[in-house]
Amino acid sequence: MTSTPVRTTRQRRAVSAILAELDAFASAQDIHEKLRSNGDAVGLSTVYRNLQALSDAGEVDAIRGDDGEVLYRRCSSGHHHHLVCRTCGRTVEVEGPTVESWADRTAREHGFVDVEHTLEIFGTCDTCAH
Amino acid sequence: MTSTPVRTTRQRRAVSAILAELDAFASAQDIHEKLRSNGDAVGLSTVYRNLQALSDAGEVDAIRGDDGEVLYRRCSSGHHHHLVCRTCGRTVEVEGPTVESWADRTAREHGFVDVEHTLEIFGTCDTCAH
DNA sequence: GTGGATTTGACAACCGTTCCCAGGCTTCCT
DNA sequence: AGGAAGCCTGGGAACGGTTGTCAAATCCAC
Ligand SMILES: [Zn+2]
Ligand SMILES: [Zn+2]
Ligand SMILES: [Zn+2]
Ligand SMILES: [Zn+2]
Repeated sequence: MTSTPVRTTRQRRAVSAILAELDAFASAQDIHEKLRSNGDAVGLSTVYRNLQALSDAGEVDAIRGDDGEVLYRRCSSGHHHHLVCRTCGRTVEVEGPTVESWADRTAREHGFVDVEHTLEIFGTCDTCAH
Repeated sequence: MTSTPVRTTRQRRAVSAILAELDAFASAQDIHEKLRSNGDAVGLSTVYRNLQALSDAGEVDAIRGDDGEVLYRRCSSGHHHHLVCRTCGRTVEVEGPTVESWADRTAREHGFVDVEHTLEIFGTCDTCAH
């Protein structure tokens, strides 16, 4: 089995750095723009590639926004879901053992196997609701 | 307030008819193709428009597939979620009062208001798992 | 049947994302 | 340090789903 060679380039570090200091979900283009305005210019293709790599490696979560664009966020490692403010983007990671078992049980009752699920909660946070 | 005039055209009826006899979620292009092979030719733009109208009217559910394309399905009217076979597309509507209250409670505990959520379960159905 | 607003459909435009590939940069070996 | 190997980058072209455009067709109320 071949090992997976990974080089630590300036660009890769820059993308990770942005993600580290970001609380909300952001699109590839958002991140590309932030990098640019930080002076750390990185090609758009490279941003896409690195975000996907990070996502594949499980280092960031990826969800799809209403308009269909993919949004990324550095998250804790375990299985969890998100409570997202639809105004400011502030995001809280939440866990719900009850939901997990309900989803598995429901799927099993209907004869489904190899089950996964997606669950996101959207609302307006107290700050934005003033 | 202006009323919303709606004309029952051949095309609109054809799209609704396809949705009525379809169990699985299907994309606009899937439906366009089915209509075409049924002999009921309908322009692609028209299919998109009518699906969106039906979705806005709450007559069909719309979810987003893994690759980002929007999938439509005629569903029952109340709030529910879906258990979808990722191989054949067979879909079961499921309800989970437990989940509903958990989502609302969790959001409230974090100070969020005006809350919505999305939840879909994907797996392999017994037929496809043979 | 006629008038007039709604709807259609072919095509262009859009937008996020992926592909391509020549040149650059990390790594590793000596 | 010097150099070879090949992963990585980036600019632009290509892609696929979706939306916009607008003249022509259609539906419906009168
Ligand atoms: Zn907020
Ligand atoms: Zn879960
Ligand atoms: Zn199946
Ligand atoms: Zn629900």
